[in-house]
Amino acid sequence: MTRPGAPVRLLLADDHPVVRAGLRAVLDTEEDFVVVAEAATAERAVELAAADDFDVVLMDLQFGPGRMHGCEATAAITARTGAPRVLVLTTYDTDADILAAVEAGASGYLLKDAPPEELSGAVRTAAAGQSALAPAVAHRLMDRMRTPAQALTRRELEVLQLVGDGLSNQQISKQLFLSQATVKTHLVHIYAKLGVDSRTSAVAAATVRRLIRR
Amino acid sequence: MTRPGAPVRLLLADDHPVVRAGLRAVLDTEEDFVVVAEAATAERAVELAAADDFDVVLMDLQFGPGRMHGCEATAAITARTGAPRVLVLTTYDTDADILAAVEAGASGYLLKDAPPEELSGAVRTAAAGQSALAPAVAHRLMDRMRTPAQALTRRELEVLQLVGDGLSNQQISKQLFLSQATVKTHLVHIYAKLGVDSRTSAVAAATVRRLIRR
DNA sequence: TGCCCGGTCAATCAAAAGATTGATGTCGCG
DNA sequence: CGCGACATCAATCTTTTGATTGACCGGGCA
Repeated sequence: MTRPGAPVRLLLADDHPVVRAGLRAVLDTEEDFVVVAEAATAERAVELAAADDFDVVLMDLQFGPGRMHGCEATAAITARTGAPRVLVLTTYDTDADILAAVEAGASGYLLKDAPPEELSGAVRTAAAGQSALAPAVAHRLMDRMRTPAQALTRRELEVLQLVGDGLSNQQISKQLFLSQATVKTHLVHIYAKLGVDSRTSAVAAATVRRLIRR
Repeated sequence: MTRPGAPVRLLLADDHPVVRAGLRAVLDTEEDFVVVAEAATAERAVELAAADDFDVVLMDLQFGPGRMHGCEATAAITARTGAPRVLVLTTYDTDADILAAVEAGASGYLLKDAPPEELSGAVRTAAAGQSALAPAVAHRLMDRMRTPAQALTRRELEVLQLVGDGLSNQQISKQLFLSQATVKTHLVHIYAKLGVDSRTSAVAAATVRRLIRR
């Protein structure tokens, strides 16, 4: 993908101008990197990635409320043949985010608090066609492998969503035509899978993992 | 505070190297600004602000788990006589954060997704001894003034934030060094102001109105 | 000075939520 | 067919939460 001697062509996708300037400052000073373009939205990143020829895309995940998510953009970009490598660069390292990014075809997952050397190292790794995970992220993935995936069932997510909307067990049971006992049973399972012990902490955990709509 | 002709001396306080580089890139290119130092922690920012002579400090709020919060640092810095102006620069614009920052003595509150011009403009405003609020932030404060009925107090927002984080009354009381009775009292007031009757629905309402950080 | 508001705390009762155990029916799969 | 996963419901008990009432203190303000 990258010819030796030719610089690595980069696309920066982040909604924060300051962060883009920082990435440019950090990466453009490397002799073998050249920042070709910036995108302030995920949609724009997809456009640019299709129109121009990049080696690596640095992709944020959050692009403000109502905007396309970085994961969708990553999937859209990597779906094409001869697509650039996508390095996800975000603030948070939640399981759901990491898995979603990897599933979407990301070549790496970095945290924004990473030191510049780690950043440029990861870009080189990705440009060479290999995977680049931040140490902290790799650690989380290992953790997850050890503990078997606890996916919530459709019904459980349905109940959890209503809990997040602020409904009581009583209200949920009416809404879903269930008994309160059943709602409680679902909640017990949800708490176990999320590793929490109350509805509010379940909502907090689910929010962080983006299991429910807010 | 600032002599005409002399450059504005800046201190950048943010735990993300990339963001610091971005701020430096954006601000250092302005002729009348000079970035004198950077701090990767709030503690370090307080030290530097006391030791050296700055005009404006750009202060992040979140410095990673377990670290001093930007608000504390802001209070510590502005408490001294002849202290520099502190501009809070953060990702979120929740009521609780804004109020806490202003109360801590911040001269302004900016969002990280602000365009560079807004950033440098705010720095100049702060250096001139005036207040600088991002338009989005100012709008929130206006909203809050207009509808005093549902205005939560600073303490109530603090409690509500912890509720949203999934903490029990017991945990909240320990965290804030209160009795559970006091936490309950605050909750009663919060429920009344938000027009709800349970913690989860309070969190749902607060999320919609962006009263708390999620 | 007196008053209100914000923050603090206590005691009590009622309601909701959580923990535990156990049971039934359906469905897909080897 | 038997087995496991999912969904449903019941009964019981403990813990947490919410409702209500009342009280104290400090600061700001008329």
